[in-house]
Amino acid sequence: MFRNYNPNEIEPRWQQVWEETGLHRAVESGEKPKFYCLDFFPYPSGDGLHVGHCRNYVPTDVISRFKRMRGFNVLHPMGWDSFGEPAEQFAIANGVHPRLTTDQNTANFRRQMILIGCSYDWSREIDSSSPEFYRWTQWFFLMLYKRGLAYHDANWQWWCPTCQTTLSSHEAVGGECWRGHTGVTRREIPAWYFRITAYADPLLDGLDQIDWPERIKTMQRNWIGRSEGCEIDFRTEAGEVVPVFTTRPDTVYGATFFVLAPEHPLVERVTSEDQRAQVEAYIAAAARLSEIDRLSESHEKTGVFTGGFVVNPLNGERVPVWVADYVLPAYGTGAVMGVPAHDERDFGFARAYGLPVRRVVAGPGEGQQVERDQESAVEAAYTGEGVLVSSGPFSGLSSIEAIERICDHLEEHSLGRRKVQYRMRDWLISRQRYWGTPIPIVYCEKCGEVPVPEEQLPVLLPEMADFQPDGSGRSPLARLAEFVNTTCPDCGGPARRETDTMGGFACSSWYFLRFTSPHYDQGPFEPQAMRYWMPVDLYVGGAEHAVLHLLYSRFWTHVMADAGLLPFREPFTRLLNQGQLLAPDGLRMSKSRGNVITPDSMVAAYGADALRVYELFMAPFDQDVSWSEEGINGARRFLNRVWGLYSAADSEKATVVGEDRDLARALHKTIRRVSERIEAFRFNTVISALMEFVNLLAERKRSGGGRTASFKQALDTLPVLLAPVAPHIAEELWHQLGHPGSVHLQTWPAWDAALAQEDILQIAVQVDGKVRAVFGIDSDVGEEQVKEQALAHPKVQQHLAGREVVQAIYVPRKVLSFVTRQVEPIAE
RNA sequence: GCGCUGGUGCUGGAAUUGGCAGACAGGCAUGGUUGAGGGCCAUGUGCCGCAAGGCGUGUGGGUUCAACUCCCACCCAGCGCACCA
Repeated sequence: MFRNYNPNEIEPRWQQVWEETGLHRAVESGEKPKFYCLDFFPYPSGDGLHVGHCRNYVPTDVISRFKRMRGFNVLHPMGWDSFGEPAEQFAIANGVHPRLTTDQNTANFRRQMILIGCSYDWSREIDSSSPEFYRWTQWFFLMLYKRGLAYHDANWQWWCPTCQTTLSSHEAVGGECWRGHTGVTRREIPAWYFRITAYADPLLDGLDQIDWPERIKTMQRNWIGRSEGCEIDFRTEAGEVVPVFTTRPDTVYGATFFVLAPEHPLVERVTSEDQRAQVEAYIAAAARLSEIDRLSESHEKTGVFTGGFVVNPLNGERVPVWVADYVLPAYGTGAVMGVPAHDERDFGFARAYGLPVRRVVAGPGEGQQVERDQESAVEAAYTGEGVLVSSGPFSGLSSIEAIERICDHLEEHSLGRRKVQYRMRDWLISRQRYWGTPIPIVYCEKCGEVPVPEEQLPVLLPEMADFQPDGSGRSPLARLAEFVNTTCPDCGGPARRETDTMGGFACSSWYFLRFTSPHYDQGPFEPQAMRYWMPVDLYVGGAEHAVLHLLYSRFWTHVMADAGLLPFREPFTRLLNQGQLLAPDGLRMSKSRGNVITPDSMVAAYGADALRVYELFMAPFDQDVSWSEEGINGARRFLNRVWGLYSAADSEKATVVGEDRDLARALHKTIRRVSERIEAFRFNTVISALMEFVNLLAERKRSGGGRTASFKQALDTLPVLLAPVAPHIAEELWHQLGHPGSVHLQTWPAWDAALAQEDILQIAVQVDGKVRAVFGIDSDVGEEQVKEQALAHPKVQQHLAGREVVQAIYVPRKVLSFVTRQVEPIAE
């Protein structure tokens, strides 16, 4: 009856049974508490899954299976992020339509996920490039549009020449696009934006309410980049107002110059005739520098005096106006007051051009000395807070007080106003590409920009044989007259469709809602189902989406909450990032590098359960690790050993005789450890706990101890404990033991704390901090007896020779520590 | 430069959160089984030492009866931020 362990026979058999019996179907009913466990839905690449993906999908599968056995109603779905540039690029490279490649790739992904035993509810599979899905992406676009959160604007955009499309500022960082192409430039193209900046504060505040890695929260906070301060209106001599933004109005009396970004419109007007040639040359040079070069040059500051002056509204001083590219045109007002004594950048600039440095804030313990040192050399900018000096009526105030009083003063005299600045920009959603969700807008000659009415959705993405971008900066859809030409939904007159599509991040901003009712056709989701499952209880994926997807989806959720569609504002209650699994060469796996290890080859050689066990065991969940095939054999050996425990030798003929107290204790200890450690995402130690237990069982069996009731009990429980991590072998053993039903429908075992308790304790005896002896005692033995036994121990006596015990510290059940001193030789 | 996170045998890692460092694996070594290979089984495996014993968790200090764990300084690695006024 018990053959050799053959995972390649067992695994597909059970996978089929599970699918046929609908074991993983999630139904929103019953008294069980719900648990929505979500993986970042993948882009179904042509490379297929590699073992690195399993590092994400295996742990969430363990959690899902465990939670089901723990009595939760679990939703564990999977779908495809199949719209967007990667899919289109792949199709182009293969000379095939992306619909075809997407369908092939998703079929392959699904096959591989089943192969490794993932318990997804495939009846809820979604595909973001299907009309049933993108219809509702368009619906959300219209919702944003109607709420004034989607707008069309012609502006300088980030442009990736490789992708042939505009990018959001979030996607173009450091001269590279998010797909890793270099050479990102600026191009003036009209495009659609989402007004994410309107949600800066709610998005910031929401972070305090969610259980996410602090690292990710910090990245989002940095990205939003909120700073509080005020605008101060400087004036040109011609009387023109030039506001500057500052977070340090307390340093305004220290302004000794004024700087405009080269792009600032005032440069033209403020520049004097004798300086004009120099200024224009500087601006031209700055324009030649790409934004990237400008930002990477974080050391040397350059600039030119314009010959013009502005007046500081607080002290009436006339300060020189410079142009310098360290001032960014897009942040604040594109102009700053130069306070070299209290700002490092201004200090560097003043140093380079010999501008005066005037201290107006005294640090702790400085006081009068600062006033005396006023014109002497200052070594560095003092950027801390302190007490104001040489600041007119505000002298003597602390920085904190001064900031308030100066802001009050500015507002009372209309010289400025309190202001909050954000670094985050609006989200550019337009892509001049074919493979994406068409933007549901038409342009009517009479009515202008008109949203497509909801009942006309979806605006179908038309079939197109030649969908390659042509370098015109317009979407390939613009070449398709039958798509472009339409009628105005308002007046019925001739109109043209918007030909841009939405970037893929639109799809991923709401897909998690669709899983709650993937076939619903009256709206993006069925409200009852949404209320039942949402928010997502556990969301697991790589840390690379820290700001893009994870910020956008929060934004959409906040908007939907404001629109009354959702009863919560944060979509993902808890987020975890798994560690990366790198190739054996330490690099990321990719087909182009030729270092991909597929689950297919590993399953063929070792079985899916061994692959799962190994991936869980190789390193802590959140730690990066390089793949090595050396250890996977250990996982397989472990499963062989498990299998061997059930082999006919004694289990069949065994008559049950007696108890095995140690074994029973080990069983309960193992139940406790496995339960607590799965809950804590410490899967590597879940596996080691199971290994220890199996080793003990194997030892018992070998030494003839396999016929006790305790051993029987252990064999009955082991498949249940293995079910989350090694679901196939667990199911097979469960059935071979003759139990009815699936092991995955069993209730997770409880541990008996009393049974798990040791009754012989190992006490370590220390003499002057060093362990000198270890002995076992009954758990009910008291301190005095432990001491007595310790003092009688030869090793302890040896180290106590010639010394006297000054102090004895007893930590119950653990340690007895003697502190000694040298016995004084008896003086004559 | 600033901010996280980490640094433990040959390797991956463990340590009930201040209480026997190296669990559990991989690798290696020796022996057994086998026609051979693989596989499997047994034993050993932190360093020095014949031993008694000593040393040992990136480095240096500190707190404590007791430190991988807490505190201070520093070194290294990875990630994030980096002219945001």
